[in-house]
Amino acid sequence: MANKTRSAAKKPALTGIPEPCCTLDVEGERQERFVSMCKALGNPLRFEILKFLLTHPGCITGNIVDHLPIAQSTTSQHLAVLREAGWIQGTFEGPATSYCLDDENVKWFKSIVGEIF
Amino acid sequence: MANKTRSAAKKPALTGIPEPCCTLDVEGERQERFVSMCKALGNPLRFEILKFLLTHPGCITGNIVDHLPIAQSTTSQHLAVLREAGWIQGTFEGPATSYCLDDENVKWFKSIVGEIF
DNA sequence: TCTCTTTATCGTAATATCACGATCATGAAC
DNA sequence: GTTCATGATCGTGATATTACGATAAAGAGA
Repeated sequence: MANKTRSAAKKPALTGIPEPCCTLDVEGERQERFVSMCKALGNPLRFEILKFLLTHPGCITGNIVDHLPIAQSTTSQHLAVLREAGWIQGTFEGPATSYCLDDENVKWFKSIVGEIF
Repeated sequence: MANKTRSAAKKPALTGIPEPCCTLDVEGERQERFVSMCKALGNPLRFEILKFLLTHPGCITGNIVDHLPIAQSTTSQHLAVLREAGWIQGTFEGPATSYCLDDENVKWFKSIVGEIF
């Protein structure tokens, strides 16, 4: 990373970027995946959904819709975001869809948080 | 939470919302704070900033600007988001601003992640 | 004081997100 | 097959986010 207008057109700062004091092995795809999970969680309603699924594993979309103050279509969108980020998994049960946390990805998220900070 | 159009106008679902299998003590202000921290982290550039500050504690804004492919004003905005979410703290060093992780809040975030899932 | 460096803030355009109702697709029950 | 329940998707408007350049504020040094 190093191409913008400001510093490219000016002389280097008196004090250049200091040496790193340590390293952090979160890069590329892992980083994208982590950021995407954070982004998905960074919405009050989606967090509420995740919380609900944590305490009500295997619930169907309708249960979640009943629990939230938003329309069915909006809820479905939020579920899609959580699904695509890897937080939850949906399985078809007849005409309904049953949702659970994606335990493996949740575990991965926790491990990254532990690793990072 | 229970006021939308769909389920309010229809008869209750055949299977009501099942009983919770467990509880989760993240509510109100704590929840808002956590979601806000997730949201702040859910942007690739802001995550990059946080990573940079982790490996380069005490850096000034200019160092971060040099490290990112975006304009100084945009970087400053992202720093403000991270500050307001509690991820970082800035201290004035003459005309510059030196940034560090807010260790206490970082610790709090980790503990919540550990508690939640 | 005047200038330079540094960074925050302002104004704004482009894009993304969020919310809704309406529609479509699918499986179950009759 | 027809109907109903369920939930995903489409089209849309409203709002929020992200990016930029320009400007302002404030300390350091001549």
